[in-house]
Amino acid sequence: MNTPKEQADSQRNFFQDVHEVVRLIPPGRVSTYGAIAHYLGARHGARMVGYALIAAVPARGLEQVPAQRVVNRNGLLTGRHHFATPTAMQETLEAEGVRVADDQVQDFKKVFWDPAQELI
DNA sequence: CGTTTGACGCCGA
DNA sequence: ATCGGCGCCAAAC
Repeated sequence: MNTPKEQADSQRNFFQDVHEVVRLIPPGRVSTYGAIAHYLGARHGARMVGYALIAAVPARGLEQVPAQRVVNRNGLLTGRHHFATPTAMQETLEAEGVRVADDQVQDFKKVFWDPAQELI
């Protein structure tokens, strides 16, 4: 299982895995890169999670993967600039019931959704 | 092939 | 509590 193809597949699987986890995030809830990375095994830096999301969001308004529900550990909308519009992330979150102020999720502790804890 | 950056997180001062 | 630096992995130049 050391074939180059398998390694490449493993990496690709990681991206797909991130998409799946993010897609499982219920509306009105938000998760963090670190939580997802940890859920996947913490083997990948939290950065890779965000990196995977870039590939997940074609930046064309496709909401297949609610990447807006994924924020950093501080509950800050760090990736808002990657959306179709800088406010799309906040707008979407507020539309789902998540209060956002100053690019920061309010009651982040309440809306926080941990896959390793909630998803089991 | 080597260097740099990136949707982050944690540790130390 | 706040600020800075280092680390992880991969892709892009």
